[in-house]
Amino acid sequence: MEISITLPDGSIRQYSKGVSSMDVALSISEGLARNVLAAKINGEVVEANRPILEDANLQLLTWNDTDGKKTFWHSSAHLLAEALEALYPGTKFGIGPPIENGFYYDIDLNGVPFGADDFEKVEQKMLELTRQKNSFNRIPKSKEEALAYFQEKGDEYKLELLEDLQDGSITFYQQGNFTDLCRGPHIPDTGFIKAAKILNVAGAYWRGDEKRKQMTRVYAITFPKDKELKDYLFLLEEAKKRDHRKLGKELELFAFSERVGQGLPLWLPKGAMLRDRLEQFLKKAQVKAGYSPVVTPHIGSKQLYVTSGHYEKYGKDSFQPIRTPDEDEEFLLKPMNCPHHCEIYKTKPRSYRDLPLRLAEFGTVYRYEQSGELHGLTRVRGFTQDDAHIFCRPDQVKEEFTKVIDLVLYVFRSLGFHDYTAQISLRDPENKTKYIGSDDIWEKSESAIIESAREKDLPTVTELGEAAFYGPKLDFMVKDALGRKWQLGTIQVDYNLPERFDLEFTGADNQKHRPVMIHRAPFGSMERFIAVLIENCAGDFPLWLSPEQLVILPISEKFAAYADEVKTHLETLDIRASVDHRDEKIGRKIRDAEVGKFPYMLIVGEKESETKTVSVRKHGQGDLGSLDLQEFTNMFSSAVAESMGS
RNA sequence: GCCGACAUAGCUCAGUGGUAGAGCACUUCCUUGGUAAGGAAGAGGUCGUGGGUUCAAGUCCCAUUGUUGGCUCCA
Repeated sequence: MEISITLPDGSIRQYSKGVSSMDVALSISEGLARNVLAAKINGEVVEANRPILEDANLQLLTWNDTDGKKTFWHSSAHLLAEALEALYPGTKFGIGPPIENGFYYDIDLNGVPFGADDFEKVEQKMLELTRQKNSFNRIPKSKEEALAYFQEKGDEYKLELLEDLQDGSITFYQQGNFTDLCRGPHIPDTGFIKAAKILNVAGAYWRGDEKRKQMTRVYAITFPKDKELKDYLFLLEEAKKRDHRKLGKELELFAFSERVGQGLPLWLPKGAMLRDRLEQFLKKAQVKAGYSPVVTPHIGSKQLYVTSGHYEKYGKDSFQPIRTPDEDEEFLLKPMNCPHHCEIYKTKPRSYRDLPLRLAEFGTVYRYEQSGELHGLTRVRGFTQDDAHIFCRPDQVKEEFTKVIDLVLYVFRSLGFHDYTAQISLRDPENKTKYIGSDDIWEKSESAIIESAREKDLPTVTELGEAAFYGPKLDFMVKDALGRKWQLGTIQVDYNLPERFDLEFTGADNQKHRPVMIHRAPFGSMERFIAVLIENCAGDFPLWLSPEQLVILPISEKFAAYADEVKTHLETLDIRASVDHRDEKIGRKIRDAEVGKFPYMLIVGEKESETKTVSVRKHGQGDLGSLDLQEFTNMFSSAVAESMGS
């Protein structure tokens, strides 16, 4: 009997019933067949040798398809497990999924130490097993058989996983001497794997629960070609060069001191300059957008946080209260600005005509983050939020939300962030009791967020159950040099605090109404934003932001006076310039300026000082030739404007 | 907080039980040089901190602080 197979290009081919994807690939070309890792039949990823029993849409998956890679790495996880079992008999296995780059396997080595020194041995074993070209065999099992197998093996983790599975849906996969509980699918055989690298080991709680046993998570990556592994490792090294912790030190932007304390960054002059430019930039945009700047203290009485509810929720895990000579008095370092802003709202009666009220503050807050969570500037214990709270009527939520999105997009555009995702965090529909506020108001605000995001055409992902307990939110996520995602801009709707602080406004109906509060921070925090900015631009800041926009390099000390004259002139035009007066040759000064990432270099010698010109060199681009000062400043100011994305 | 790794000069790093090293940076001198490293000399470290083992510890052991890869957390 014949069936029709529709390929992605729309072409339809006839095959006999029971044909496998691999057969189809072979019928197209042998070269293609050699690269087929798995297949997508009617949207479901399956083994390439799975018989196709009826008309179907077929996509052959190779290394170039995300699903092909995932299958390859999933199979590689089984290969890793096989190697580990061979080298460490008795190892128990948790789960071993593919991830964005590679895969991991959670293992329990029964206390046998496993570290970087052991990696090579495991890699060698993996490669040895690949040479056996063992096929991955799918073996359906009854639940009873499956339980018996892992009881015999003594693997309590797999037994626990089995408990959650339905009889009749259980499959084992076996390759070589290794058999694993697995839904599949897998690549045809281990021979496809040509290069393997164990990347690192880490502790990971079984089933992500910190109360349960900590397993050893082995991270690894494999490739179908040795060269691809080499390329990957090279890229990884390159990415590390953009690490904000490394560049922050090299460019003298910020530092940490053991004596000051963990997670408490010190901003050095150049970093502070940069940060100040960013603050001025946003303050200006916020004034235009109708925000009112406010200033509040760094501490607040404990009662403020009892009212807000934060004391109950976070009090124990925060910096502990500050005491005064009065025994009953306690103050907390502020972990957020919202309660203070609520009190500003309450300083006078508000009318519906006053809303929205947008209170903005660059507020420094302190949170006692778990020590293991601290990470450069992206996760610190003292940081400054570019915070604002918008108090508005319920019917204004959507419009305000949309305006905030516009502001965030303006910030991102001005700073060259093009690669971001907007994560919409909604409440868990299965567990509504975790959240406060009525269904009606949640539904309204969730749909307001979803609609605003859609209208603005944001690239979104939606996460159920990720909402804050007081309201849904939208976070702008940007990746760092190593691909880790960080939340930068955030917009959150809050029904809780207006309630707790008993905020009111008088409506057109002369009745009291509850305002809605929107928390928002386009940068998120100055610290994290600058960290991600450094990594995204690799330390080559947009010209408008660069702490040192240009350096003047006199050819010899004879031209020092002219260099200073140029500097003075540029400074009157608000150009941040310095002169390299060192007794070094010009080649050396240029090299140091290039390494120091100065956007522009002005070289001045005999010729320039006589003709009142400068020889312009741009970072990374080389010599641009000579210009007179006026021409240069014209060019420079248009370059500044261009760097702002205008 | 948990599992693992790491901590030596300002920076990057070498140093596997026998009196601390390199390159760069820094200081001084020579050199006044035209688009990515000129030359010479000098100074700089109680090897994160505290214990222990040893005739002897940067090196081995324990604790502690910090950093780091993950996990958990993230108002």
